[in-house]
Parts: sequence; C-alpha cells; structure tokens
Amino acid sequence: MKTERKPHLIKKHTDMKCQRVEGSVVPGLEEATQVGHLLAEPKSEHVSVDRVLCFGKENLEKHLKMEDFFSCALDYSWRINCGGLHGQGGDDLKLEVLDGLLDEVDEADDIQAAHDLSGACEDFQLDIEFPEKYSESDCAPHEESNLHNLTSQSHAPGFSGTRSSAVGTLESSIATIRESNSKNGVLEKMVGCDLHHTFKRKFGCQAPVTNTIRSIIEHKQNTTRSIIEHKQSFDESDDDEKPLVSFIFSTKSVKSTVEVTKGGSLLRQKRLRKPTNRYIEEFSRNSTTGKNKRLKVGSQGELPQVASELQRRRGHPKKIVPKLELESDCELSASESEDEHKRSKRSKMACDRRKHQRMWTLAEVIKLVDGIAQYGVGRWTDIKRLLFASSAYRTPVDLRDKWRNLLRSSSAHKHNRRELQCETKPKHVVRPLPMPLVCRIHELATIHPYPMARSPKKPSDRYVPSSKQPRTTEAAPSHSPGRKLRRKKCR
DNA sequence: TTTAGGG
DNA sequence: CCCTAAA
Repeated sequence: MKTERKPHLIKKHTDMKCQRVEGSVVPGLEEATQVGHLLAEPKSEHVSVDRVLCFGKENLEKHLKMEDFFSCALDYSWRINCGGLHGQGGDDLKLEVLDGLLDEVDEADDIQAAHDLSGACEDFQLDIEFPEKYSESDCAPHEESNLHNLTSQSHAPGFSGTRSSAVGTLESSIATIRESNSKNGVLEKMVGCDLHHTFKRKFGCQAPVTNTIRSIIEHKQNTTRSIIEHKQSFDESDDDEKPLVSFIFSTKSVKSTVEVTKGGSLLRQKRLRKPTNRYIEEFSRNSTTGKNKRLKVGSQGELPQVASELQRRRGHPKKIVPKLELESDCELSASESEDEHKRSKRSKMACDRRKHQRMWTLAEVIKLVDGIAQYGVGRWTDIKRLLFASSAYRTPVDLRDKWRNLLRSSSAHKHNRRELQCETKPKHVVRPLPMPLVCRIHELATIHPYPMARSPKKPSDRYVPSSKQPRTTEAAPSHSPGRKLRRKKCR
C-alpha cells in the first residue's frame, strides 16, 4: 500500500498537533484546540479510529492540509460556543450523541444489532446531522475529499450520503475512539478531557456527568472486546481479519489497521447501533410536538410512533440508572423535548420503562393543572390522553402522583408564606412554583378536593370539607363527583 | 384497566 | 416513582 508514506505522515501530524497546542494562546480556542488534538492524536499514533478520522491518510495524499481541517474544527467549536448551532440544539446534539454512545456500547452485544448496523448507523448520522450551511460554507473546499474518503472507507451508506456527516462524525467518533482504543490510556484521557471541557462549557457544572460517563465507559470497555469476538465469530467469511483485529486491540500499531478498517469489519463493530429506545421515543415526541429540532430525514422516520406507544407501558423491573440530568425547568415551550436526558438502558430484551425520575417541567405542570381544571381530578387517563398524548412517558398514574405532590407543595407553599413570611428565606426552595400557579392549584384543590387532601395528613388550609361540589367556575365539574371519594371511606 | 393510596 | 389493592 502506501505505507511508505506513513512515517512522513506521522511526523507531519505530530508537528501539526504540537503547533496547534502551542498555538492555543487564545483562551477561546482552547476547546477547539482540543478538538484538533483529538483528531490528530489517533492519526499520529496510527490507531485506526474511524472513517472520518482516518481520512487524513488519503486526504493528505490529496494535499489536503490538516490545517484546514483544524480550522473546520475551530470554526465548529466556535459556532457551538457562540450558540450558533441551533442554540440549544448544539447541546442536544452533544448529549444525544453522548447518550447514544453509551447505549451503543451497551447494546452492542446484541449480535443482531451488528447487522442492523449500517441502517441504524445511517439514521444515527442523520440524527446528529449538522446544519447544512456549515458543511457547505466551511468545509466546502474539502467537500470532495471528504466525500471520497467517506465513500471509500465506509461501508455504511449513510456516511457517504451527506456531506455534513463528516462533521457529525466528528462528534460520534468520540465513541469510536473509546471503543477501539481500550488500551490507549492517553487517548482515553484526552477524550474524557475533551468531553469534560465541552460539557463544562455548555452546562457550567457538569463535571460529575462526564465523570460518570467516563466511568461507565471504562466499565464497559471490557465488554467491547468480547463484543468484537462475538462479531468475529459471526463473520466467518472474514477469517483473516480476526488476527488483525486482535492485533489492533493488543497493540497500538498501525499500518494494517487502516486496511482492516477499510475491510469494514472493524467499522461494523464500532458503529454497532440500532436505534435506541431513547432515539425512538424522542423522535416520536418531536414529531408529535411539532417542534423538531433536527430534521429527521431518515428513511424509517415513522416507525417510532407505534413503537413508543408499545413500550411505554410500565411493568418492568427496574434496572437502569438515570444518567444525565439536565433540566431546564423554566422554559415553557421548549421543556417538553428538552427534559430528555435521563435514560435507562441495559435491558437484554423487552423494553424498560426507563422512567426513573423524569423531572416535571413547568410546562408540564401547567398542562396538568389545565387538564385537571378541565376534566376534574381523577380523570387521569383522560387528561393523559388529551393533554399528554405527546409525551409517551407520564402515565396517568404519574399525573396523579404529580398532582398529589402539587397539592402538597402548594399547601406547603401557603404555610410557608404564612409562617415564614417574615423569615429571611425558606431554606432552599427547590423548585419554586410560580405563585399564580400555586394559587391555581389551590383553587383547583378546593374545587376538586382530592380525596387525600382531606385526610388528616394534610388538613389542607382552611376549607375543604363538605362541599366537594364544584362551585361553578371553569369548564367541567362534569364527571360524576361520586367517583372521586368513592373509596376513601372503605379503608 | 383505571384509580386510590401507601411506601 | 413504584407497587398493590380495590373497583
């Protein structure tokens, strides 16, 4: 092959890397530099990382300068820092990708998944697709090269399909790096670093998150290898690749690596990914909410609608751990699709209701209160069906629970206001409910007394008793009142 | 299957 | 949020 050029390339890359690092005088470029670093490192060590990351090999032969690519990365980072990428969307993308990575590693042991790979991969790529303008305006000069490399090195059609995927892979390749370099501690660190910085920049204080993620990934690295063995035994036709793959993982060496990658076996292993539950669910929400952040061009766009409905029923053992918790609580409109960051995983089969604490956004609360005002307390399924149809999570029971909590907190609110009126500050007000909302809740509570509200536990504030009959107002007493207190006394 | 209530 | 009993 063209291996004789390798030494040359190594040197070149290394030099550039150094240049870049040294050149990062401007604080703002720090992150960008790391991106560049991240990209450069695998190449300089000749660890086969990913299609796109590897494109340097051929691109260089085409006299494409890494410098240019770095500037792409720089610009990319700059845009993110400036909120240029869809504003929140940028964050979403990162999280999405990151979460996806974990899922990917997690679910990779499903052999079947390995063969869904290319398809899933494609969607995944599309999902994290970056604004077209970016790839066109900034990477235009390299467009051809990128395309070439993508097509020549990737067996997944999705990668050659979109130019912007070159940038998208920049993100997703982080996963690949992790997976394919289980032994590369340095790289690992770097990636972690990069993630850390990125998150810190985005969310101010997300260090724990990245740490968690990192540890999770580390835990899973062992698994990765066995996954690969799995895969190998499955691909019987690729016999001669096995040694190579093993070789890659046992050493950091090189030359053959690229060839293996081209062979496609490694690619498939790395990119293992069937659409995660999260992906499915999120898609369904986005499409129903009508506020898609990313356009799904994916071929299988509609599938999730049904799937999410199927899997939202509960009744699953709990596994899972909430992973990320980024709750932007104050946004009414955006919150719906935003609070999408904790997910469960790891269920060999069957779906899990990966709920486990999904924070209620203010918007949701308001919606719930509206619903209660409309349909009355106790019609949880109705409310769910009519107002929360778009959110697959939030079962009627959840609504009820939330209402219960709202009652409690709202009453506490009042109490606090009375008792602590003069007091300095009410400790740590966790999620300060907006006053109007509290009032509304209160009103509703008196109109539709929730059975529990009358229990000694919560004497409510003044007034509750007797008149459960709604005194006019609002839309709907409608439902038979008997339904509500029906069982209270039986116990 | 839905709701209430307790944990 | 989860579970269970009651309806």
